[in-house]
Amino acid sequence: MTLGKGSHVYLIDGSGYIFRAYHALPPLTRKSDGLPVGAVAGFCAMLHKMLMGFGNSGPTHLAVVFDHSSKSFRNDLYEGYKAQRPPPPEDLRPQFPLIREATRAFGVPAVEMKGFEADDLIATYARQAVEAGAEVTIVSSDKDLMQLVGPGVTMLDPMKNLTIGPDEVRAKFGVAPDRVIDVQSLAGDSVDNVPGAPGIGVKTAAQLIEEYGDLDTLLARAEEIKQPKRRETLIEKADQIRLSRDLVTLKQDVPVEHGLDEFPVEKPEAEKLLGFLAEMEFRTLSNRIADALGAEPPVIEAKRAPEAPASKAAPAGAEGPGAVRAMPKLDPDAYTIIRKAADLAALLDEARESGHLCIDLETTSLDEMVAEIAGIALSPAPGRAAYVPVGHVTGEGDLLGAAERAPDQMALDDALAALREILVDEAILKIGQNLKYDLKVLRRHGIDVRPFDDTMLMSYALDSGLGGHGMDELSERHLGHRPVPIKELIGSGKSAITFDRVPIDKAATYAAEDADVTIRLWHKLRPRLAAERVSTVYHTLERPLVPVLADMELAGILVDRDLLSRLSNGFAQKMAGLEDEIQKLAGRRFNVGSPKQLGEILFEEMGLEGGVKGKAGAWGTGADVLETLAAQGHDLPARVLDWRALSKLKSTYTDALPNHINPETGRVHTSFSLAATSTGRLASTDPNLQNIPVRTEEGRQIRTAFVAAEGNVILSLDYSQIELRIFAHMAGIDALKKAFRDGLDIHAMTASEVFGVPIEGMDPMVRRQAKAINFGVIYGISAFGLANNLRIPQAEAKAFIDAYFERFPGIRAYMDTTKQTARDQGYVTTLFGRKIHTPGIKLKGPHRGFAERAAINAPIQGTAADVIRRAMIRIPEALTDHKLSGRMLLQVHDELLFEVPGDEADKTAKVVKAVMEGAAAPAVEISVPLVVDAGKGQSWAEAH
DNA sequence: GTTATCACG
DNA sequence: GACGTACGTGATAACA
Repeated sequence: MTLGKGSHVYLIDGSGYIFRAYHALPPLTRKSDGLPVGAVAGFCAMLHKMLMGFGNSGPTHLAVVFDHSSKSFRNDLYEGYKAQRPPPPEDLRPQFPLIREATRAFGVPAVEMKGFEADDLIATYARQAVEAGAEVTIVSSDKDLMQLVGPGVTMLDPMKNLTIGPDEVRAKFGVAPDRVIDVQSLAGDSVDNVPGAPGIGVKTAAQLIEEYGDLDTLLARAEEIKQPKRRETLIEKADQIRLSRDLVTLKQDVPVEHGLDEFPVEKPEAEKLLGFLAEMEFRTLSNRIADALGAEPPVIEAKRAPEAPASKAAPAGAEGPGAVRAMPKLDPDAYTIIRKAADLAALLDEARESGHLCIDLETTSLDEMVAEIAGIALSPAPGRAAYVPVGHVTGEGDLLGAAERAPDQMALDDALAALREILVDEAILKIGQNLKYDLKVLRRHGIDVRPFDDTMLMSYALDSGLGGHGMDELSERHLGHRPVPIKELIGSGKSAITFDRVPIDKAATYAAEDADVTIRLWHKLRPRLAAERVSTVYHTLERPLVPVLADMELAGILVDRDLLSRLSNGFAQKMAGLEDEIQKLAGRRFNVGSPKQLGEILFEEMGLEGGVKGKAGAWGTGADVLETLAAQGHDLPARVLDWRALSKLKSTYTDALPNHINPETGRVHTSFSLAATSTGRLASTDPNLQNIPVRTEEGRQIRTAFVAAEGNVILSLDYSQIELRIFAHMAGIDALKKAFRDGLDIHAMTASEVFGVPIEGMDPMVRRQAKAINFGVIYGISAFGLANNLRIPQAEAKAFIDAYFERFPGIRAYMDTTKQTARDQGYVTTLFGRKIHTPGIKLKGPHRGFAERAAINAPIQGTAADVIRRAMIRIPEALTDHKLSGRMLLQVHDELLFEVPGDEADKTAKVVKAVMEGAAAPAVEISVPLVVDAGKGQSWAEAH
């Protein structure tokens, strides 16, 4: 059929279809082999619906147009074009060729061309069709195609089934279709990274174009514009705007290989199409389409899925071929209790044979520093597990002590002696869940366990952000099995007993099950590491940190008990005075520590304005509320704030810390959790030594109680502005990067740029505001949040942010693409490849805002966490190499604390500083220097 | 056990 | 245009 008057050409934007299909459907996979096919299915359904939906006015010619690749001639014009765009999701990539195949199976030409985008081909064909006198319908909702709308050309939004004509284009861009290019050139596009004119959006652009007629006139007469800012932008950025025009203008003269004549509409060949659908194993769709074609639906066999691909990827040599086949069912009766050396030896032989052994210690305390071993659970293979009781007592009727050793157990020393050979054998992999705990306990018995794998850390590397990584949770998630809760054995709360008092048979079932579950988890998770590209993360950022942290925790930090006690007394006295004052002001006695009672006093009895009830119906009495009241001149809330500050210091620090001093070492041993945060940061518990006060003078006194032992000093080294530096690098903000390279005061420089004031003699308030914006930006800034932080009107905060984005182009694009990546992939990554999953990003409503800000923050916070992890892993060796005897004690996110002999302090600082500043290399080259500040003193307060 | 509050980066 | 927010943690006391 020749093209001419009366012809109607349909040009389908294939790429738009693909992404819509991908997002519209859940991630379906082909049953027989797990090939992702969700987008293929969606694409076929959409194409079928379109082809069936034509009435009498259907097309005479039809083609689906695709992007050839992500690169086009526009990349030669402008390096940054679409540079911020994340790669397509991993499960979508293999579907691209299948979708072209699907198109052809429908009897529809699939058109693409190297060096050009689908939009350019569509533009070219549309022009050819119009010139031949034909009608054109472009099936797409992409705004970039709207410039083509005009006489003979309309668009059709396939999802909403809406026709887009000149009126709809005007509604979108504020101008007629033939001026859309002008508007786009000015407004730019953050998604495609078209720069445009900074500070000018679609609204302003349309207004300007309406006023001046077209872009060239506007640029020529730019000096007539009244608004000074706008005028300057248009004059200064004229070249950038012209470049943007080249980028957004679709090419209408692509030298296409096939003419429209070659694309007549044809009925699909039933055999070919149904064959393809059968190959994809689309049962419902095959039936529906066969019905429409009047053909027999194809037979799709219900093929059984073969063995999970995971087993193929299982480490060769780690176990016999097929060892992972089907795991035996969990069966408590299959577990054994080992009471004799010979039985233990037999089990250990199995481990020698297989090359790995799962181990799990049962002890009398969660505190590794005091825990005694009650028994040892071992599992060489799924379904095979044993418990070796070594320290159980008979606790019956004799809870006050004088417990007798339970009969028929191996001696702890004998069991450890037999185990030691395996535990230190380089050829046998030890497997455990949260092995840092077991490693520490065994270290106290003189055993250095290696090598090892930790299922908790594997889960963390794979699934951070998707849930917890404790054993019970992992068992439910991956094995569909709920292990016996420890509570059922030892009880909870005050009446809880220690594990050594649990009857051996019950203990054995519980403990052996844990070992069995752990080794099953290992078999599940280990092959996923490589398949999901987190092996490096696990092997370089997670696992090697375990012994480093174990050493730090075992070292502990010296705390001056008497000093804390004196501070506590001082706080108590001041609090008593404040309490009297507060009661007098209130007119009656009440519990100042009760937010409920305080709320009633303030907002009911005293009748103060500005009270807000929370969801629970209680008056809010947070610091922000009290501060507002205090600023209005009310004394009572001001005193309560003072009281609360002291109460916090006393209860959480000066009173609680002494209880954590280990009686044997006289030091405080925190525990660092490796898998507690979603971002890769550590967390410190029992006690938390990452939140010791520093911001107020009274709080800092508590740091004077963290001291160095005789003859030593405390050394503190911290990264300066690490998150902002990483942000400048990741978002590619040249002005920020340069400021860091030049060693400028980054907040002052920001203030100077955003508010246009000189750095010399800057008002500290102005700098403070810029600092808040800089912090805000790494938290996923919002006008509301900034307004709250700075206590300024939201409109003002918004103006700050707008000015900031305008001054630092690239920030908004970075934020948008990060969000897009999170939506496409379901996770974001750090520079070192750590994945942080963002399941909340798909939610609707306010929840999504949360998830988006978290997604923006995660790569930044996570990369900083990776950097310091790398440093920590290298430091012990660096110290040894330089014959330094100092010890690393604490990590506080961007700070490391050491205790070193006084005469080694300066050299240690130099060595550690070098390691920290170079920690990103060689894996990643950060285009901004990392700077570390060092300090030393008798206490943490002096060193910091 | 949950909630409100507040300590840190 | 409205929604309702700054990111990540842990410990304590009050309260149900």
